[in-house]
Amino acid sequence: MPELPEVQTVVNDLQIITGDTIIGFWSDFKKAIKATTFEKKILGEKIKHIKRLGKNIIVELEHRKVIVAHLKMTGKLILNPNNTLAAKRLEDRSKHLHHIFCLKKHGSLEFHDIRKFATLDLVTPEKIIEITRSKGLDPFDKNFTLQNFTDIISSKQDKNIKSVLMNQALISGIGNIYASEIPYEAQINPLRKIADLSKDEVECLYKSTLKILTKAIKLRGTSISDYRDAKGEKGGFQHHLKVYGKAGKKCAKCDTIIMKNIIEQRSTFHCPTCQL
DNA sequence: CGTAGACCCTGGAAGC
DNA sequence: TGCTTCCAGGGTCTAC
Repeated sequence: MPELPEVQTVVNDLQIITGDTIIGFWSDFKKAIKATTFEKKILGEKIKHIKRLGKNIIVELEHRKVIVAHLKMTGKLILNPNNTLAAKRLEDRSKHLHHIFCLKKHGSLEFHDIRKFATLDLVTPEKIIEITRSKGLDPFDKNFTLQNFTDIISSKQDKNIKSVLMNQALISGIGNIYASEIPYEAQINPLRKIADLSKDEVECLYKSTLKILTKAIKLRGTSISDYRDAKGEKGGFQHHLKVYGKAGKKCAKCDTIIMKNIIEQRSTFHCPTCQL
């Protein structure tokens, strides 16, 4: 599932279409598109800038128009050098290909989504500022310092580490996979309350957050099942997962059986020996 | 205000 | 083999 490293990888891959123009659009699942008359508004618009905002993909167009895409669980944005809007190709398209942006120079930008949770929207620059304000601090923002990280998590003393790391209003971009992997790296039990952490442990969690996310970006994300980058290829971090999805298996470090707990309806994994 | 739970969806795995 | 049930899960919305 696309989290910060996966979305960043896609955004990096998409930089090539900056400066291109949207000349066509097709969709067979309009329910995913929040804006009205989306197609009409984006046709003929030039792509000025593409960036990540939390787990959102932001595509700035001309004329104060901004596309916001969220991949949710199984969304994929894939660049196809061919124009898949051509009628014949469209007929034998993939079952899960739901939206296509036809570009002037770079073929098509295809939006695939198996579970149909992903969304598309068209908003104003002001709305982007509003969304930015509603999101927590991004781990790769210059303001993501140890002091700010400490202040942020300290606001939720009675919450456990895992749910705080995953809370988008506090820290932006961490999802269920990395919210298990980061505490493992820090060797801290994800079920522990924030109030219970020592200053050193908070620092360790801070460093582990940056270390794990940086490594995951370097390896172009985690492909457990459906995630693919904009070239349609898998990432590499799934080979480096230590606890996520490994309940019942042995910890690579100590052979203890990895445990699974449900925290706020989400699976959470940890090694009861390594993570105290 | 905070939070628990339902909901949106499909494919794959597990159970029978 | 083939059917049914369960599970995965980010974000939004509703109910308490």
